[in-house]
Amino acid sequence: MGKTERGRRRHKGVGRVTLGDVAKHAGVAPITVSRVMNNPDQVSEKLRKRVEQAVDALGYVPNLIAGGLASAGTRVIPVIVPSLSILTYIDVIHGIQQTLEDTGYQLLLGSTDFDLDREAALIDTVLGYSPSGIIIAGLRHRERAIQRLEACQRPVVEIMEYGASCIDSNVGVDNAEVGRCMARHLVERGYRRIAYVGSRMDRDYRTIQRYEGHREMLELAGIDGSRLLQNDEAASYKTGGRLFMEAMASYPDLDAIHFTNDNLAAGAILEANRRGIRVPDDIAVAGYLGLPLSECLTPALTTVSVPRFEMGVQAAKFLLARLDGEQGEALRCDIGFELIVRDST
Amino acid sequence: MGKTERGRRRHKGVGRVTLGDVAKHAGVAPITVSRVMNNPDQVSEKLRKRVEQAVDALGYVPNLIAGGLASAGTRVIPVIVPSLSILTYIDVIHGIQQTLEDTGYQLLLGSTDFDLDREAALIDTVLGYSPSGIIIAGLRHRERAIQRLEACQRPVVEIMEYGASCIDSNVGVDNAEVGRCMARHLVERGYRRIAYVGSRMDRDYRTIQRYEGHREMLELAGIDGSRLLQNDEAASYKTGGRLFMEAMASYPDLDAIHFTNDNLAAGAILEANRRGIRVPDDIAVAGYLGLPLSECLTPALTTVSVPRFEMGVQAAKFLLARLDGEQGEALRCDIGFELIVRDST
DNA sequence: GGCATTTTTGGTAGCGCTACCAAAACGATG
DNA sequence: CATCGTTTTGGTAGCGCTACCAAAAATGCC
Repeated sequence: MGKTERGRRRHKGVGRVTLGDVAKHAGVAPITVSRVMNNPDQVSEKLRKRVEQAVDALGYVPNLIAGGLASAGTRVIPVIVPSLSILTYIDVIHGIQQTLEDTGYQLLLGSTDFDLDREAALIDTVLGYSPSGIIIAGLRHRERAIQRLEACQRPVVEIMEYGASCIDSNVGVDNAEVGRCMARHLVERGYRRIAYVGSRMDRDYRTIQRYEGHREMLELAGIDGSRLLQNDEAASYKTGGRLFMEAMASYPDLDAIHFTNDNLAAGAILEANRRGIRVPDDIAVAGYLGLPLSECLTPALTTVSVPRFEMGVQAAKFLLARLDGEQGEALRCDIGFELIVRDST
Repeated sequence: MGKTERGRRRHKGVGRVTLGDVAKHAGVAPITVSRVMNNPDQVSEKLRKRVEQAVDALGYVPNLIAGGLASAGTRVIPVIVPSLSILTYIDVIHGIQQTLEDTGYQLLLGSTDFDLDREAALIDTVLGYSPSGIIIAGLRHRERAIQRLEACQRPVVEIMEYGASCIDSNVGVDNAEVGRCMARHLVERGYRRIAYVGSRMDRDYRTIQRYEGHREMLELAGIDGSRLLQNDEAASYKTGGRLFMEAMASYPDLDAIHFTNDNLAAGAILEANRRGIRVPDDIAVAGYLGLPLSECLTPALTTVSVPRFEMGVQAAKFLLARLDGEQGEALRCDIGFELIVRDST
């Protein structure tokens, strides 16, 4: 065997095909290959063809890490949400993913468990990946996190919640308005003894915003808006069923329950089915989200539907617009919601 | 003002604090700072303290991209699944995320829509991020994809499906056995005219595996196992309801329906509730997955429960074991399943 | 105390790619 | 055909970090 070059290949150099290999094979400079990969129209047709052939022949796959280090971003979009066990966020992520999937951007997933300190730490970490942009749930963040996000000079889209001020762009719903809307509906339907049921309200301030809207509307109508039940568990069907029974025990005269999401509300209806409690005759039930299950229940659930998937799509579009060079003031979008009145109220 | 160094800072150098800045501030060599960040116990206490102070003082956040380029991996774990709208995968991802979250690894999300070519392309892309390892759904891949995964010399965990041969490690369930198990239960319960209902069976071969197990078991018992209904939509409650009615129309003498997942089965029960069809007296319904909803229905759904979250946890553990230097043959785990008999059969 | 051994620290080079500028090739114009 | 402007191509340096080796300091042992 021939004496192999000694001393070369010091690092790993695992034998992966590099841009330089392609360049050599095509008989051009590395930078030309780079151009073919990233800005094909800057290269003459002849050379482009030649390079593309070399790429195919060698099975070259660009090292995005090296590219990311040399240039600006890595075509990674971190998405930071409170939880991956809550369907809402999953739907939004799905919308983002679907919109980004053919643009060459990849989602980096992070969850904070509703903890703003954890969120700040996570932001630091993901900024270490030189992301092209970032999507993050909520408008409230630690001061440090906001500074870092502003300093990184990259598009930032804040989602879920629509509000007056944002770091860069914002897509979401007005939670207080959602609470008001459903409360108004219940009042108009003639219900007077209404409780609000939430979960994890200590941490999830968007639930609090909805509750406050609800309360405000009831008090405007001269009704006691302070009837509140909450617990600290995840919003499962089971929890919904239990909270339903607890609410009726706590306030025996109740004629309606406004749940902070459809999971709990559906759990309540399923529990009512099991126990033979009649909804809405014995007690009305309302939810929030517009989950697919809501319309399949008996009785079908009155709910406020939020276009979660579309919210993700819009967030991704804002991000792409910024990445596409769109400058100027904040891109903002109130994605809206729809009151869907069904048989449960 | 002093004349600023001309010619320096050619690239962006956005002013981010670098490892070199920290080194200067602490009066040590850059490599020492690197060690403090990555292998603290290789550095004396004195210097370590000094460096840590400098890190805090300057607010240094490591550039993982640069680190990834210089060394092996980027502490990114791509997770490639068929779909983000299917709860099963979400639960698994959640398990992975939870297990990895405090280890400094970040999830990179990719979905293939059950398309193996798309999967192969996605694998190429994510390998461009020099990931530390990779988690991917399924044991069947394009030849090219398998080659790339083997060539990348990184831990690969194949999930969802448990089988004889895998690239590196494997955590999953035996789908055919699941199909057999539920079919056996139905036969033992005395049902004889049984249909199987699936969706997207053209693409989701794991559903086919369950169906084949089901069919095999029925035919072993001398029962016609070929009664099959399928469609191409996503497995929603609505679809389940519709398929339920279609199945009863196609095979009017049916006494049981074996659905390929709980979404469809739940949709069937909800539809039955709406129409006053009695389950299981008029017709029995069985599912697969063990979704939380299954036990809240009336009647509660008989299902095969799969520890999805735990599957994710186990996959992440295998990955961490490999990353921790564990060598040797394939790490394999049949995560198992549990037949949960409830009122619907 | 002298020597070998271990631990701690630092210098140099390079991971694979792209920004920046300069050179070359090409076209158009009078 | 010379001049100018435009497009296409290439050379050089460097993104921020870590691998590798070597030097320095600390430790152990006879």
